[in-house]
Amino acid sequence: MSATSAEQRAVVVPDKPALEGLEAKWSAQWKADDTYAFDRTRPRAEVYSIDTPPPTVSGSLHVGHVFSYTHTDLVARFQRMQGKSVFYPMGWDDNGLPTERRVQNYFGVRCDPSLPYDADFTPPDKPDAKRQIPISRPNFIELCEKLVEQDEEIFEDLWRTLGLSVDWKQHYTTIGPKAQKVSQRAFLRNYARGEAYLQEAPTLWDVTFQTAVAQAELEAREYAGAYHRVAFHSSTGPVYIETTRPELIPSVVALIAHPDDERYQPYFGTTVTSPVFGVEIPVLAHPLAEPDKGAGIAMCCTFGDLTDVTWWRELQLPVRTLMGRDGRLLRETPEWLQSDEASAAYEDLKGKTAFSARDAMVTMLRDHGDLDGEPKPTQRMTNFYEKGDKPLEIVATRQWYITNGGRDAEVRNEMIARGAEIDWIPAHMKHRFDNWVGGLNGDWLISRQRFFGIPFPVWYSLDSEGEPDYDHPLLPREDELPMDPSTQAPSGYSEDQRGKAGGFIGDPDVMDTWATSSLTPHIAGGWEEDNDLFERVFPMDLCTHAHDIIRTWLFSRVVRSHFENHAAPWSHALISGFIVDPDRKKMSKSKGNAIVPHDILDKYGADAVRWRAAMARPGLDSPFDETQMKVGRRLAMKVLNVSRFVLGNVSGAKVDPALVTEPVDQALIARLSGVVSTATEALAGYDYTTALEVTEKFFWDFCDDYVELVKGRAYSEAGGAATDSAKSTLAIALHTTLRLFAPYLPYVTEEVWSWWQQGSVHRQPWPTVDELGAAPDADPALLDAVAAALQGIRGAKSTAKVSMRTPVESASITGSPAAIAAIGKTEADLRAVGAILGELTLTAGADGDPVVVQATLAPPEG
RNA sequence: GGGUGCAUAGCUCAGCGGUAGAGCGCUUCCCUUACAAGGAAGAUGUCGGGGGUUCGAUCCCCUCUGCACCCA
Repeated sequence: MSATSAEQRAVVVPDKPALEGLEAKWSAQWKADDTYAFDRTRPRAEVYSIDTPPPTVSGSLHVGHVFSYTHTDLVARFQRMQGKSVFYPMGWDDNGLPTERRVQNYFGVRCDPSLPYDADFTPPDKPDAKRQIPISRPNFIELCEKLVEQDEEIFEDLWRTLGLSVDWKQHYTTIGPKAQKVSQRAFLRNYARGEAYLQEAPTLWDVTFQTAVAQAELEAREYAGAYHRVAFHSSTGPVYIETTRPELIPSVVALIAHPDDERYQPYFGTTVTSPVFGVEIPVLAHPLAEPDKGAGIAMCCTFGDLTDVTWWRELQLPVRTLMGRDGRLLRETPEWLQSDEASAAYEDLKGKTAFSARDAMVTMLRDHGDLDGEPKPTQRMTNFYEKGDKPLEIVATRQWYITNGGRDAEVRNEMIARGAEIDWIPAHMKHRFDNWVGGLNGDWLISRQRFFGIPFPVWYSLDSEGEPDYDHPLLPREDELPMDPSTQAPSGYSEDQRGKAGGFIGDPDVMDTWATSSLTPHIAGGWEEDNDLFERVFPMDLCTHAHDIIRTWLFSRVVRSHFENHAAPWSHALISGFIVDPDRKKMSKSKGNAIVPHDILDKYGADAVRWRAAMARPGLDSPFDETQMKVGRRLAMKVLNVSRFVLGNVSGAKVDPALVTEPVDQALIARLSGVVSTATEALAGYDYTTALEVTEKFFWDFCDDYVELVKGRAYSEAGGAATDSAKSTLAIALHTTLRLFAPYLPYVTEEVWSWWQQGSVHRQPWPTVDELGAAPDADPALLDAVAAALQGIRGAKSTAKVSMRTPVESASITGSPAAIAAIGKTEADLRAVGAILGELTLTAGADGDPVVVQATLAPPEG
């Protein structure tokens, strides 16, 4: 449908257009009109579906998020105007540890699962984070739900202000019933196919949060430690090792050196005894031992680090668990330390944290003469949970895993093949995916020993001794979901059998939040609940987020889709860069360099912020610079002003290319036609920045040169075809430019659209070359010649330091024949804008000659 | 140590085989009835260093240096 005057309405242009208040006015209107509603009756081919990251509502958003979400919205708006039915839902990630932590601090409580529910509980008026009140798990979850509701309102408000064209009716949360059902169903299917399994194994463990942690959540950080040179004893004298963790000496199971290391070859196959405790352990060979590191021989404890785990597994060593889940050494003396000597020594270590136990151990080593020299300080890379601040321990626990290729090269290759099905923007981001998948060292650990999460839909029967049968979990049927095994009994059992011999227990763990958010296409798309919808939106067209979560969110969704749907979850992954601070450091709340989006939105307006976001190309980090916001704001202001001018004077002009008859007007339309095709092609290829740049360049030239040039003709009272041509050209240019800008500047374009057109600009068809008629055949270079002439006239006045209104007594313009011919075609316009009163001489020179203007200015008025 | 990206005007970035572009900033000027939250004009660079391919390199290849991020 091409816009005609019939769709125009009475033109109403405000006297003093302003940017202030546009966000409130139009976001309310869009909500009321359901402007961005997804039409689910359209077939898959006419749908454009988007998987957008559910923000962590208990966290805080900074400008980096705002930019990345804007990138998604630019694409969404373009696709919508291209005629697609855009499926653009928003989710909130409200499940998991971040919410728990926020609830603990906000209300001053902590969860104690052993307590009964208290229906009358109200949180304290003045929460004391240091003296948290213990409350039951149901009470705790109630508070979580209450708080996330508040947080989600604030987030929705921000996204609406930013102008995201989300269909809010499609919204979901990662803790809500929809997400529970999908997460539990997908888990049951994974289990049935053998992709999910329960295993007792050494696990990275955060002692603060007392939960297992997945590989994707690790962060290696520099951590201060010290090398302790410690003597083990053999029949031929001491063997020295160097360790940063002497407190683990009680759990040592072997000394290990490289098989080629000649220094230790005589020891292989023999035993030594540990210092202080006198435990006999073997000396073994393994290629992971590094001959040039420390003494070249290492002690293997279960477990000090991931190398220990490898050694333990490959050399079939015993487990000697020393570290408790609370980060303290066991309070009971371990059975392998039962000798008088060992048990006496262990008294000094019982129940101590790793830190205090190290001190005590060093003292004992020194007393025994087994510490050689003094500890040498060192910095080493240590694994931390990304949200934690104590180094991770490794403890053997029973956890749920999903296969992801970390233990199976064939699955790993399948994942990489899925990654290759995705169109990565920019392309090099695929390397991060491949790199991550290639470096996996274990399956995906999805269980967490926490409270506010989706429970595993699993029970275990108890035998006559009351021992759980982990090998044969009891599972619900899919039609019983969502369910909670802590309050519901499995089929064939009654609630009073819970925890009793011959009865059952529920799996106490919850799924990690990534186990749920890995299913966002399924949750949002109505998988198995509304398959009619799911088939219209899946696999999706686009996912957008910053490069930091390729290894987590992006990869985990590929894993789930691969197993469940045998497909990549989307055809395109648009990866944003970070907004870094002016020193190019990553923005983060903890560093205090994060910019709060609310402030800049208030100060510069949503359109200006979006404009700046659009200038950040995919994948490139971009330093935050406030002065750039001003540029966007100026553009938005310019759109208002030039629209006011055009519409205030050409009211009634028809948006009809057939009326464009003057050569310079046709040249403008021809140039616009080029802009439309370049912008369209760029946006179709997700290059929103180039599309904006060409549109903006056209727009400023239009304002600075064309509008000035045709002012006189457009407002000539005499009228006639030349006047109609100018008016129509102005109207067409505005009508087209507003739509080209609409994805970037949704507010100001909607405001202007409302002055003279029906409906929302955001539901208009994207401009096409066809609708511009035959004029595109004209030569746009004509405009350049005229602009050069205009620039020459202005230059003469600027050099003379006089007003632009100063009359020109006579002027002579030289240039290439083509340029002079072009200028000749618009001489009347040029005279009007340049105030050329007297003679204007046009002289054609040789091809390639630049346009040169010599002007004699009228003397200044006395 | 492995991987990826980047290095062009004071700043932020385009360009990517035919000896440089934009915006901001800067200088000077202009209240011109769309806009002073504006307009006009102007200055600014051995395109990180060194090799190579080519008639010709900011652009392609090699190498070095520096920065950032990811993984060990």
